[in-house]
Amino acid sequence: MKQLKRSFFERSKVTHIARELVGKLLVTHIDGESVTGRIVETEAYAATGDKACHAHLGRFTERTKTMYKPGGTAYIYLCYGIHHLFNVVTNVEGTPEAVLIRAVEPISGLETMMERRGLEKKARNLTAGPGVMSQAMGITTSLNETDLTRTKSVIRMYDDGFDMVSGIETGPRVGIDYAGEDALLPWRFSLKGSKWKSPAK
DNA sequence: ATAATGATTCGCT
DNA sequence: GCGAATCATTATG
Repeated sequence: MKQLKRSFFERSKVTHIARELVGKLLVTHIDGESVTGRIVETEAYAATGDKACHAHLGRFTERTKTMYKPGGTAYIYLCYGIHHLFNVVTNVEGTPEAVLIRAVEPISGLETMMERRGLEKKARNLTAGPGVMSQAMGITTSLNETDLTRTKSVIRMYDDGFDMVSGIETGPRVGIDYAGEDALLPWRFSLKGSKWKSPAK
């Protein structure tokens, strides 16, 4: 079980990183609770040639400045006034690219997840979807700019050698109709056959 | 200063 | 399937 290093995130192909993150482990240590999930769905957002990216064409604002940080930094922001969306910055400092984590499969800390989500049972909507996944893992915007590569970080990613025998599926990204033709790019990656993917089509 | 809008979810029909 | 909830961010649409 190896923690993902800076060199993994600082590579230039955000789509490759998004694909490789499927099957990796996401671990949080928040409020004294440890929670683990296996990533089953991601989306890539690229610096150039991608209208769906918050920082496309070099847009630099209070919110998007986090995407210009070095690869391995957490980019967390509030969407629709309610949902905390968790991304990992990729590429080197100054190049705003990121991977949105859309869904994970619960591995450990199930009781904590259900308590945070206010659910009685282990249901699909425990962690399937970018907003609910963040809630189950305890991720909020206060953790924006967390360095995921530090060994004692409250959010970390690990490679446990999981063999993706079932393969990776690709498809268009969700909820970005405003991006025109870029909304059609097959930059969404998910674990084929997983029951824990987000319900969005 | 202010109005529009969104990388969503949930409950109701 | 449809629409409300709800607010930080963004541009002044």
